[in-house]
Amino acid sequence: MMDVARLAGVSHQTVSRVLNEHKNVSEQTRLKVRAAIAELGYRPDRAARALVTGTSKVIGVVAQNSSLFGPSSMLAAFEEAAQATGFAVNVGSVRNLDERSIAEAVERHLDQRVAGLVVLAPVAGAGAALEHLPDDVPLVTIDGDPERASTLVTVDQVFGARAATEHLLAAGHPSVWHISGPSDWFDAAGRVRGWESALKDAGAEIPPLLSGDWSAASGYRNGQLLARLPEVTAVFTANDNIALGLLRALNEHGRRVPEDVSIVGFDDVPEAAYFTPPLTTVRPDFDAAAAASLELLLAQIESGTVDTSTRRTIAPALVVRDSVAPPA
Amino acid sequence: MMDVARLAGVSHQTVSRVLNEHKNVSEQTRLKVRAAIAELGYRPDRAARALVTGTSKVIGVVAQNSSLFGPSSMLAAFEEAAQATGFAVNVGSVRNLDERSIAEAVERHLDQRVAGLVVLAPVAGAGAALEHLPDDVPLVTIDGDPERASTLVTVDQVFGARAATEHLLAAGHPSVWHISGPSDWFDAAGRVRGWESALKDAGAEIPPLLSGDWSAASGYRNGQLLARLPEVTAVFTANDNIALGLLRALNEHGRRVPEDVSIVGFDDVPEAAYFTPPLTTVRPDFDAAAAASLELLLAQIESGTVDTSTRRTIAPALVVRDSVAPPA
DNA sequence: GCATAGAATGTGAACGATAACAACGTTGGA
DNA sequence: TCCAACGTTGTTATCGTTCACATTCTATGC
Repeated sequence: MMDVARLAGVSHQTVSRVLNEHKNVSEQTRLKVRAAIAELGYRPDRAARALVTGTSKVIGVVAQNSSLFGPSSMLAAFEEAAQATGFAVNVGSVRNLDERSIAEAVERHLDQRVAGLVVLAPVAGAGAALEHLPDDVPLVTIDGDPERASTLVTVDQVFGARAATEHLLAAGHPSVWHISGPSDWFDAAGRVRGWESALKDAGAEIPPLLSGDWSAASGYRNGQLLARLPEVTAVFTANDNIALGLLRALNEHGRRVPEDVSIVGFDDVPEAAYFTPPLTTVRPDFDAAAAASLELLLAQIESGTVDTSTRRTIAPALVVRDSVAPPA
Repeated sequence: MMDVARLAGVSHQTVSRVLNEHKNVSEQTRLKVRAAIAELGYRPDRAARALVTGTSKVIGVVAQNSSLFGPSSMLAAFEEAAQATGFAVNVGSVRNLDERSIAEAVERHLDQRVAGLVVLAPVAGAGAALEHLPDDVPLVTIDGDPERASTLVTVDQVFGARAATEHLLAAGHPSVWHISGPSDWFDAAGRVRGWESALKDAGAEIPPLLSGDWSAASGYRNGQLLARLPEVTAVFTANDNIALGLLRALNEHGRRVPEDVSIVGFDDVPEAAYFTPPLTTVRPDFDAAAAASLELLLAQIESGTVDTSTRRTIAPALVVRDSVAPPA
């Protein structure tokens, strides 16, 4: 920086002003400094800046290191959005979403003096790790515990599940079965609630809940049961993978989809359109959720205040394909 | 740090020594200092350390912001491995793997003074962005250009494709068709080479190459063609998603798998076991590749030298399920 | 008993930026 | 004409570490 100042014939402070786009720098010197910067190939040292300002243009993200479609899409969308605003994203991935792992990941981020923190904490128990956070660090939770007081962005699971269930009822099915996700996931719980409430509102019977774990394997297992029950004509699965396993089980038992059994999934994975048959499903808008999260986080970072109450909910949309038909 | 020193009754330099586990600190003072650190809840400032040492415990990763199974699994595996060694991972994701985007992402990382760089550059043209790198930054390329001189870790695509093709030939099929990935991906090109060489070595005829783009959609499109050709009895697809689309197309045309047509995929996505029928496929070992990459990178970081020639190849394994049978 | 090596600790400078304040020059109004 | 205000630039201190070097103390060998 001193070299740049010398070359441009100004003081280092003036160079700093140009760098930070301060006002009160004459156009003439600004140009001289920029020329010197270019000539020397100078680039500012972020560490030094972080040291004196006490903050950095880095956002820390805590997320589970999984290949589940929802969380990983969310993460990708957030990274992209953050990058567009000039913030770097530091991902501290954890293997399990238990309290200790999350607390450790948060510690690592605080060590790095991140400007703000985003936690993708879709399971119960994860939120406790955020209780003892220093109270001056901006935080946004995505898909976190709705009961806990914090800035929160969630996909509206209940709404999406209602849409799926109502779509099946509207096709003429007397009732709709459900294979859920893991019970400690808020997403899964919300989808169960939406399914139940849609059935209740329609005056339909509520069949027993079958529980899965997001995997195709769990869809297959539950499918082997469902395939033998002739009264099952419509199933809403907690995600598309479960639907895939269910499709295989029904196929093996000679029950055709959608002629004998109708199915609606959740997530709209890219392959859903190429299941046999193409799957009707619910598509969450990850980009919108990422944008909302970033907006709430930046608002805190810029204002220097910490917000613990704003909620933002993103409504998913039903994508109709060929896996739903009226009952025989 | 001064506060800790005062409380422990030592100098700030001694605190620094304890922190960095220097020798020549007596057990007694070490304990005093540790106690003071704990009591004050002190944590060292990474920015200050980075400023004076000129490096940080952060590894920069450049990767495409996609949900493709291969790259994203690779990324997840690498993050986990890096974390275990105390390095933070900073992901600079790019939307497209063109030269300019990659160069920008690399610039961002250099700004942050990363200790080393990992580039997941599976497509042709991406490597050019790394030509003008400052020559003192440790670099490992994953799935990059085999022609370009640099430290490189790759999954052995040729080997995997040979295994898949040979498995189909061994089942008695006179020849094997192939739906490839995008031609500018090294992975795709390697799989094509492996397929061709296996056919050639077996003295089998080499059918025309069909080209896809990793998506189920492209598998479906090509499948509509293949389904009408009675001589097609065996297909090796460049990945599992393509196989899924192909399955749907064959199904729609009344051709059964594996009775009429046998299929082998690549990737072993978690759902492959629940396709209808369960898919025989090739599984790359992402953890091994990640571990190898990290090892090569750390070797450079620790030694302070830059390596541009080491190659490491990871052999994938065939996973046999139910999508292959002898021809009718 | 004394020089000496080496272990344990302390002192001051340095890393590269920004913040706070001072100083200078120019403009405009009384 | 003079002073106030403001726009522009420079000077110095500071952030929290590590590095290089200085110092003190203890043990060892002759």
